[in-house]
Amino acid sequence: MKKRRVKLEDIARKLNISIATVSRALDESPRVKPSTREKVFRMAKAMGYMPNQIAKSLSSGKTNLIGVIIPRYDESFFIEVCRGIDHYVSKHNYKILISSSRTSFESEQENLSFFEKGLVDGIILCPSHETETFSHIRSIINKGIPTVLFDNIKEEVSGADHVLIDDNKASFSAVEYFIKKGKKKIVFIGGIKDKKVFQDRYSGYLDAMKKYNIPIDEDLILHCNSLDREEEDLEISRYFQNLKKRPDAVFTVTDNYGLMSMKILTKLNYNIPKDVEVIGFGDLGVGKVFVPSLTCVAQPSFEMGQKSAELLLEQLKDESDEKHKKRVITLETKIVFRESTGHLS
Amino acid sequence: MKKRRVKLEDIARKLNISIATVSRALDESPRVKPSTREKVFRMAKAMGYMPNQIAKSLSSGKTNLIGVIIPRYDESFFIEVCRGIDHYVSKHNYKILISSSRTSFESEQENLSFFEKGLVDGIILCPSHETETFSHIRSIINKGIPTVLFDNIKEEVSGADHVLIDDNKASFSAVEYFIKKGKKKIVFIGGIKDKKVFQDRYSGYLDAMKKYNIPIDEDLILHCNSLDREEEDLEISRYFQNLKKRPDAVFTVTDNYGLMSMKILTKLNYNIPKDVEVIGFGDLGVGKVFVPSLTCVAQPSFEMGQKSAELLLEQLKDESDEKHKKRVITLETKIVFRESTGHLS
DNA sequence: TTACAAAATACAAACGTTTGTATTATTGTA
DNA sequence: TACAATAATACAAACGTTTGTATTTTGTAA
Repeated sequence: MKKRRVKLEDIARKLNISIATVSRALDESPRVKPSTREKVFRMAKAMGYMPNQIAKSLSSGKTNLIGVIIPRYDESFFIEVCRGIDHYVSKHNYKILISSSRTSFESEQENLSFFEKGLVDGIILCPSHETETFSHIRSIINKGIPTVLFDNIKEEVSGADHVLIDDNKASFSAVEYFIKKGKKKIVFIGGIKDKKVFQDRYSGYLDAMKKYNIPIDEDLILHCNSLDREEEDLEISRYFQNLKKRPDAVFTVTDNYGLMSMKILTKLNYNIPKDVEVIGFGDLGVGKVFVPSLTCVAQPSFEMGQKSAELLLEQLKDESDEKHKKRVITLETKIVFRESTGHLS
Repeated sequence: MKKRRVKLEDIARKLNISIATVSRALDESPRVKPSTREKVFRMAKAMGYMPNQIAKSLSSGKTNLIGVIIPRYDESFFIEVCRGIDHYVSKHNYKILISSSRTSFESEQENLSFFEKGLVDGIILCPSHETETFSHIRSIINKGIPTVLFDNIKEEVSGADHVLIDDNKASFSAVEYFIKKGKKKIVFIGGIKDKKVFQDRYSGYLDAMKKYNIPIDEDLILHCNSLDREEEDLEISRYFQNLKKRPDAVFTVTDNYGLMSMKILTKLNYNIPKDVEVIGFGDLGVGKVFVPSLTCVAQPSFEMGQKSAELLLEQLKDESDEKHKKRVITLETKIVFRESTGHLS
């Protein structure tokens, strides 16, 4: 049974004063005298008054909600980013509304349209790998909705802030580490090709190999095409089982690929790190507990969320400024050394 | 620069018709004639009209948002539940607003108050382990806000639906499995004591031991008190290092504890599963890729979310019914056997 | 043509706030 | 005691919809 909510009018009537005064009293406006304010507060409490956020939002034009669109829930990276966002915005009285595009362009558009209906004050978005055109994003920016993009950005969108890492450089440094250690047969396990970050991590591998004049061996390269965890595992498993050559290093574009690779390699009687060293990418925490623990390129996911949130809130503040210069922030990555490269855990 | 949004009035003025007609036209109401409807649709499209969700909500009294409160983001179980909820409600045109109570009672109350402000049509909540009193929950139910509780419910709250598993029974079955296999020195790694689900998993262990007349050895019991992953690891690590007796089985109340235990045991030169078998709890997916893979009590997290959502949406539908009988749903668990108990992966 | 029902549309209140302006009440001062 | 000046409060419009009722337009039959 739906009880009728107590509203300002109810309090006003009980106290025989106007709605405006009640509203101002609860806002602690200096325009109402202390004694009245007290009465209002007491009555509001007694009647169990709760302001109606929807009405407030309609009146003020602010919802204090931030819309966040991520490609999927079941990837710790995105959850970490969300945590970062939440951590930052909650200090400023905002809440986040998380939507998953389920890595579908269509669904990404739908989510954006939904947010466009005025439910959120701003949007933080990670484009899905399917996203090739950015007009839907430009469209919401043109409507004046503050927007920040993070990770996997194929195309710079003017009017939006961008937060990312240098995937090419990060990948390069991992491969370079292997090369400098004398590794020659470095396996590269990549991901779906239309994901920008994976493209960059691949080019980082190629760049490093080229710089040190190591010929590219196609046999040592696998681009994992599965979106599903089970299939990924199978794909990697099959790859190593059929691999004729004995690699001395493996670099994978995600931690999960790295863990899976270690699992298979162990089964195939490789000793990690003696026979083969492994470096993953992401640093989700799982790599730490695995035996052997996984060395990886650590991506500052939480910070990525925080920074995105920070930029968005700045946009929100400076809404009046016509020409708010939009920024591209590149966060630093670092390699976290663990057992899979012969370091102590 | 904030552009003024196009509203019904703008379309109405352009076409020289009333706002009401525009509104009804866009709703495809039979009360406006087809030719007018066409005109309106065309004009709306041309002007880039987007309905204002806030105004709609104020007018209709529905926001089509479901508030979800979980204790923390960085636990796959909760994320899976959220996925389940999202999966179900999105089919019914609802969105979810996820908030974390950061395992704090106070923050749980705050989140609830926030939702109480009318932003959401209903609430799905997992009480934090700190939560000892349930008046804040009863309060929102009394206001007529549909509510569903899941997992970790210390006290039945009348007027809310409950979705949970039988933690005692699930735990009992795991321990019983060990006992029937002839295990005698079964280690129990529990969690913080004020978390209901951990209490039940502990009592399940005790019940099984009692039933088969195996004396309880306090040395074989550890209640992990840390909330932080790092500390947990240390605590478990220290425990096994100091353990004088050689256990032949380990049952842990989470998968992470199970993985950590396996890691330490391996370092201490135990062979898993020959010397010691391990069963975890949760089935987050990590256990599968670990070497050896972890047998565990599989908790139907996704289904838990789906079911919670289903119950909530039913409440939403039957809001008129004064006496909607509230339900307690207990979902089934099962043991997923993997390498840590000597099964094939 | 007129009359009348049916169809199409317009009007206006409502949702619960906020906020600028108008009004009334309370001071202090001469 | 009257009059500003100021404090306190009330009024009413606005936010952008929805929706019940009133009004106008259209079509049809006498």
